Amino acid sequence: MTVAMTAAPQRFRVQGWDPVLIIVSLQALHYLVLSLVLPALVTIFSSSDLLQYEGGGTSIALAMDWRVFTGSTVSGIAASRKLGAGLVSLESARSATRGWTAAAAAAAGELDAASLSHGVVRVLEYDAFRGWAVALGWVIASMADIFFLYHIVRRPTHILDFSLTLVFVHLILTIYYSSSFPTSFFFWFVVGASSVVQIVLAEQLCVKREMRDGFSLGDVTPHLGVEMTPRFPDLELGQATGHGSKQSQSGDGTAQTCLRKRAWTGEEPKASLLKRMAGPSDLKAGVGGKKTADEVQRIIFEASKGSKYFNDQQRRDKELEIKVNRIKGILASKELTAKGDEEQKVDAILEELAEKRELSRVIALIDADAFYAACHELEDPSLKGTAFGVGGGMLTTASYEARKYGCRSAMPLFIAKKLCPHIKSLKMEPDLYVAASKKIMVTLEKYGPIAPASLDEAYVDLTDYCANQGVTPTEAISRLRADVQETTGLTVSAGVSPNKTLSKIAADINKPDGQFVIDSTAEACQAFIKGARLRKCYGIGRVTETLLNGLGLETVNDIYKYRKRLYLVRDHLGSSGVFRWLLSLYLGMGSNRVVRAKRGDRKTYGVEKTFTPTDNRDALDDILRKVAKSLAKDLARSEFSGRTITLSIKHDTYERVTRAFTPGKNVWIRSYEDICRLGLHLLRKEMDDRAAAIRRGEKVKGGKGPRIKARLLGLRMSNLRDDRWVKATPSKLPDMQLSDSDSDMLHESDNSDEGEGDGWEASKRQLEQLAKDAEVDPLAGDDDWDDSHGGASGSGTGRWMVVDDDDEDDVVLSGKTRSLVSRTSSLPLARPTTARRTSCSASSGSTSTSAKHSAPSSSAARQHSPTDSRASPTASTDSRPAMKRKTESTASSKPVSEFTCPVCQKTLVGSETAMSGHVAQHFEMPAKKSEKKAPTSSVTRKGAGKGAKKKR
DNA sequence: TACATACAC
DNA sequence: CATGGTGTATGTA
Repeated sequence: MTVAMTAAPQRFRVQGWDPVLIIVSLQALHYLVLSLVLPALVTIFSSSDLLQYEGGGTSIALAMDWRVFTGSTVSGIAASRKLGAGLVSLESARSATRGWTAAAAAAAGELDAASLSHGVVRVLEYDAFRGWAVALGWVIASMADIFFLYHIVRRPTHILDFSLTLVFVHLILTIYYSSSFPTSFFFWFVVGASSVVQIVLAEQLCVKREMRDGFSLGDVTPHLGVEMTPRFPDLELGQATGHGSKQSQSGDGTAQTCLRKRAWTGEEPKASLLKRMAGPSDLKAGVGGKKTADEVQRIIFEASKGSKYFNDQQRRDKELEIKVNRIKGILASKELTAKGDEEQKVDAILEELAEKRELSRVIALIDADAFYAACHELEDPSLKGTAFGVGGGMLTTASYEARKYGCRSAMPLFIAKKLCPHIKSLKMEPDLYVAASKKIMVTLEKYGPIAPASLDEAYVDLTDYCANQGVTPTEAISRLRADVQETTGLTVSAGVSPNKTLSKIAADINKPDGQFVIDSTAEACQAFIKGARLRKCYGIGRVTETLLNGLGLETVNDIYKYRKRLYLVRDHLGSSGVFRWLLSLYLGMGSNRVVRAKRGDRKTYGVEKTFTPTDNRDALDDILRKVAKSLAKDLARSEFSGRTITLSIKHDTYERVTRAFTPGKNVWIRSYEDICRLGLHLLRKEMDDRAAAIRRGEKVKGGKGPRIKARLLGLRMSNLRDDRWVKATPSKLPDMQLSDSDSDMLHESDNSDEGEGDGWEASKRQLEQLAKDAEVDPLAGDDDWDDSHGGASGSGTGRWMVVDDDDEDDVVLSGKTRSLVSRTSSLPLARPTTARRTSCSASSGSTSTSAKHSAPSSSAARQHSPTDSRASPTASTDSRPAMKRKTESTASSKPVSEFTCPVCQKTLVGSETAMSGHVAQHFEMPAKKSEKKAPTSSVTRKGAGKGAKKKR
């Protein structure tokens, strides 16, 4: 079987995928159509009589000679007026005198036989109608090509390539045939325009088919088997025992036809899907020999095939492909109208960006190696060198030994076992990790300000340490790493550079127990990042990478190489600042701000739980209650309440939806009862709405069944208020118009709490205890130290599913926006938003509902930011792509009020959103790729966020 | 505000 | 048999 597996793909590929054959066929078909159409057209619309001495309407030149577009004679003799004097002087002379007449006559449609019989052989040097006829022929052939492309090429992604190749080949041929380069604008226009139309239409058709097939057959496995077959015949074979055989049999009828088509098009194994299934990490890293990357991919693929998860991934892959396709099309069309000065423009921007380069600091990123695994090894040294993973159903970490087999974090255990049958799996030991993490962080703090990014990762600003100790960054980081190893027994890797962006990438280079230092020079920075794969850069995930790949970019250096392309599609790259962000990335620039997250920085609290899919309403209600309870506990423990509650549902199909509800402007939700009631309310409503939508025949996520079959439920609170800053008792949730049954259900089976069940409650209690222990200095505003490292968040639940390293994941599908009726229950307590002069600095940035009740926390905490940011002259963008704050767009419709910005003292007029938007500008500058200008207001201080745009 | 997407870990 | 949980940011309507 193994033999078959390795040999088969090659064989098949050779047979099935032959681009040359495809392009030859397309080309042949194109000319076939031309040859059918042209004679007719020319005969009908043009003075065919004139052709009879030059090969007639079937002359091959009609198709091959670009000059016919100009209406020139086919033979090329006397091809233009100026060349009239040519070879056949007699005819030339005649044409000089008669040409015009003849053309006019032809135009009138009454070519007189007399003039012909006079021996006007090549009289017409210029027959406008022939040019048009030929052009029309070309257009028709191009449209016919759509059909061929649709059936032969099939994949939307490849349409562009083949279409362009076709034109290119024709170009070559026509140049050869005519012995001259096409200089006719008309020719270029016709050919270019029909190509664009052809590409767009063909792609659209293909996309439509993909959507159709993908969706209608998504649940019907036969198709899947079929579709996979040409790509992985080995799977089909090797699978005689598995469900694959079932599939291919049941789908046999269509299979054959489909198979033939597919074989023709010979789609590659669709690398994207393979890659997607294989997971995020770049295979090379961990796969140290026991298994080749190829093997690993195949095993994962095989193990995954046919599962719901797989189907979902496949669907996402398709949607992504469509997206890529779209941007390729945009690029193609923009290139047609490109002015040619794009590169200069980009270069100007680059220069402008480069001026803001900041090299004065020494920023390190410390990243523990296989953190969780290492913690376990510390506890039990006998684990060293063995293959094990941490986590139950899903691995959070794999030991380095296990990685050699291809096991990775974020991989389900059952697949890891296929890769490495002897892998051991250990239970998560959160307290172990927290303790270790604390030790690490404490050590790091000796070297400068730190900003933990997760349990096992932190940025350290080494600038002062280096200065004080008089050591080089290299020496500093060496000491630091040695220190950590001494004090914790854990090895860490580190990257050092002038900014966080580079350090992050650098830390990856000498991964286990290594370091990489980049000199503080512009040259070193740029040289370093140039060679990096795009995916290595923080902020570039699966989707962005694929998108950029589609444009031809693979490495950071390609950002420069293809800057023109990027420029042309800059408005279609996702968020508005991406273009500039990419440029700054190319320059090796980034934020150098190292600041610990504060308590008030928290924006949401949430709890999610996955379970075995069910459509039983009671069961779902029950789970939701548990989730609610857990969330309530988190909120209580951390003393936050929120105004908006969001229910999220992951259907059995892995499609997700979220439904949110905000009871009122100053209704603060915190208690279990309220959360539970609102949550159940949302769930119930969604069930009803969905059922109704289905009855109406609308498409909804999660399959066609009338009942929700879910695999995950979650609740999240947002619009938080820090209750520690609120003297008043949180307002009670006023009576909602909830049905009695809602209330009844509230407590229905709460008791199941103590039931052991899946151990969820057990681990929850454990973590609660843990959280208490971990709590430090509650009033320092810093007690959320454990909160601030990813994953640890509230620590109230089984949320220790943190993946410790090169994890990546889930690209989510895009879906139809299905708007449900949002029932706004207006609440008595809602106060009008009126002008408020917030007292001194306590103005709330985000929850300025009432001066009293607002949460000064966030702004109060962030109040320091402008100071902090002295270190980061906002020059460099932060680690993430940027944002466009459209503060002005919200202006109308909403109640307008006056407002004095507590920071810049400017008086502003606008809606609440606009105001908080403005204030927010002064703090936190996670990038601010403010594409537009940055009109630094006279009062605004330098560090205070440059994009305080509040014009209009 | 509501919802969806993308990303990190 | 079978693929997680928490949080942030941004676009769009």
